[in-house]
Amino acid sequence: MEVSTTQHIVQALTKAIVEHRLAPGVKLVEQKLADHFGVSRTLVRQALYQLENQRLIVLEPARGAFVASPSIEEASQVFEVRRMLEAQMTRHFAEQATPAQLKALREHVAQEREAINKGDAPGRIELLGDFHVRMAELMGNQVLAELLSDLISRCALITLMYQSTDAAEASNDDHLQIVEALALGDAEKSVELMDQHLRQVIGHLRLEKYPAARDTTDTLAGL
Amino acid sequence: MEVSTTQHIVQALTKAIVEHRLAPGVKLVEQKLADHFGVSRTLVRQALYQLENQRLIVLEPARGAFVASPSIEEASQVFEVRRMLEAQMTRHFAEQATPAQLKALREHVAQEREAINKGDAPGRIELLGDFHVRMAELMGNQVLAELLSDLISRCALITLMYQSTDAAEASNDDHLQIVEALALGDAEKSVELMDQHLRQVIGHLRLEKYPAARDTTDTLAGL
DNA sequence: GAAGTGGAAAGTGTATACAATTTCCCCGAT
DNA sequence: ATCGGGGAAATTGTATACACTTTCCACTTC
Repeated sequence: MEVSTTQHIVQALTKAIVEHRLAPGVKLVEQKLADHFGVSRTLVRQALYQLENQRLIVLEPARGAFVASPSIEEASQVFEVRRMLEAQMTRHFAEQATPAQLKALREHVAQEREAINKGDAPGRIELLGDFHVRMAELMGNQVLAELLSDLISRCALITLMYQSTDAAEASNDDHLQIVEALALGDAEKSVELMDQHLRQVIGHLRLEKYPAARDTTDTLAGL
Repeated sequence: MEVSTTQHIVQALTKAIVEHRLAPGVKLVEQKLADHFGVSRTLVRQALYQLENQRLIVLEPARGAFVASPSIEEASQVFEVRRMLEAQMTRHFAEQATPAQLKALREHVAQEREAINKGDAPGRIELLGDFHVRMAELMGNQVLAELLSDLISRCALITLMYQSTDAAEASNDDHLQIVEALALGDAEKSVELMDQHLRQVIGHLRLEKYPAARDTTDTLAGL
């Protein structure tokens, strides 16, 4: 599974941003990243361009790259899109769910539970997002899965700065309920639960302004 | 509206691919593109990376960039996602449409009509796709609009090679009917019409294999 | 002391150089 | 005639060089 160097940088930075080790607003200096990854600026720049496309950073011309700090407005729109997408996805899933698919989802929810109990914050974050991607994959729609994965990364940028263990437990609980409704083949209830779940996450968004960005030097060490 | 050089290249190539002046499978040689745009390979490469993210081209390591030729399977998935998204979008739109929004949509449909009558194929292609993006924008959801724009570009890659004037007329007609249903505030009918519209476009997909790629040299002249 | 100014330092934007890989064609062997 | 091998040409991958812009700070001026 050897991936290109650029891809490796994109992944490392994505992970750091989504897990909030790189805070919104932080400036990413090309040369520092290049030194850290042991490559030239060329590769770093390629990676930064990709990250901008995924809306995880913004590139200001001649000024550099900054970790995105999406407005609450934008976050709402992202969640709105997710609701549209996932309502329909859930309906389809309920209508054609096989035992194997349900088993896979149940196992995923169990993994979430485990990560939460262990206090494994990064793992929990990833798994809670992946639940939704997993559904798409199980339906056999890879395009949907990739799209959701992108949207969820963007959501993570906003939500995770406020997501407590409590919120994680609530999400895990929601997922469990959704799977049970799916298992009963109750499409309407499944859709309703999914919609509630997403609206609840939006509801938890705080309107506070994020504190000013720190320097990046120390944070880079942990990549 | 001066955009960066890289952006300019991306846009030119996107347009060429979506309008099918660059056929699926064609190899894009970096130096040729660089010469054509009068820049160095550096900028071309940045543009190519972006286009790969949008799934308009495929980058094969050490082999180069090729205009994407999505499988029918992938095309179906893209349309499936559009159906999910646009069903909900249409519903929301119907529930809160203002006279100004309806006026804007009607005008758009009229523009489509005009392009079709004039036999303006590129314009027609762009406008028919933009109808959907326009709806998202009018709803005030920029995130949704951008996402749809991307999805529609991908669709274009598949559908346009087969889309005749007849098909364009049918689409224009569908759009007209959708707007009228929206104007009546009939959400269910609007959604149903939109869904039919998208399923119809999928239905027109041919399963033929696309003919082998030609050389790119001549095509480049028209960018 | 605050505000403005010059200029060095830092950082980004683009081009070019060079290494590594693939592609293509010629030629000989079977 | 076809298949394979080898090496030159073409192309991609990465690093580096240099121009241009922004940032920052010391210094002057009011």
